[in-house]
Amino acid sequence: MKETFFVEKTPTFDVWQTLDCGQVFRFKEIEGGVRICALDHCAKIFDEGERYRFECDDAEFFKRYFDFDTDYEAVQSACEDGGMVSKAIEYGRGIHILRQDPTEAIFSFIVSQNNHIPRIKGIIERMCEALGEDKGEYHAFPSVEKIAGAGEEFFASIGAGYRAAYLDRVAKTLLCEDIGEWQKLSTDALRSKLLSLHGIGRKVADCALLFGFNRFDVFPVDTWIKKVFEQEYENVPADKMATLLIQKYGKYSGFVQQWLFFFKRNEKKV
DNA sequence: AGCCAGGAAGAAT
DNA sequence: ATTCTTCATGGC
Repeated sequence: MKETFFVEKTPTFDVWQTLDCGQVFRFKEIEGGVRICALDHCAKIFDEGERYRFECDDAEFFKRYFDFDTDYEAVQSACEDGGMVSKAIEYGRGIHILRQDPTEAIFSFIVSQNNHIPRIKGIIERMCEALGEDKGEYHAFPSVEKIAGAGEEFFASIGAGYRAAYLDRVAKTLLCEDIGEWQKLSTDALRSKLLSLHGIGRKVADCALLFGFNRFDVFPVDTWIKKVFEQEYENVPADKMATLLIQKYGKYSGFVQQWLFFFKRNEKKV
């Protein structure tokens, strides 16, 4: 925690919205702020009223991670529809899409399938605790080698349920793959790669594409998005719905998905 | 094409 | 104290 930097508060950046919109699981409240771990880095973020104070081990890492280079005002303007999307933008205007590590995103979203966010956080925390490098105050996200070596039984023992077999099998497959090379592929080619992994379907593939590879021409369709569009797309299967929504929202589909997900999931709160 | 088990914990009743 | 829901997928 040697480096400190400040980020001015703007209408298009809110730390709580960014962390709590379901894209990331390794954060927790601490006294006066929040602690977020990503790959093998960790930051504590404090609200100072006019600005946020970031205390971290690598300022450059977190400046990139929080995606401060994207012009969210421009993206939001381009997505306004005067209707449902505009309402969702108004509610989640401060969301940034984090630039997560591809491997961490792949395993995190395997854990996320048909699961509650509080439980997802617990499983991933226990994974890091047991398999990730000890960094003192926290544990790093485990390497593919560590995950591949843990064994299916380990993942079952930390409460992963039937996802234990997926985690084990995907890790063993990825040992023979160079994920860095995957970055060069088109979104469709990359999705095909992800879908070839046992335990990754369209939903998890699109989450990995959006959060781990920063492809915005994807639209993960989960139970909340289904609720948003159940009248408009009656009896349309989730995979087909995803394809139709990408056609509808184009290159900013991923942003629209995040705003709608966050808006719908919090509908009953506040 | 459509159904269902896989696991467990928060939320709802 | 039960039952329902949850950022789904693979097998049949």
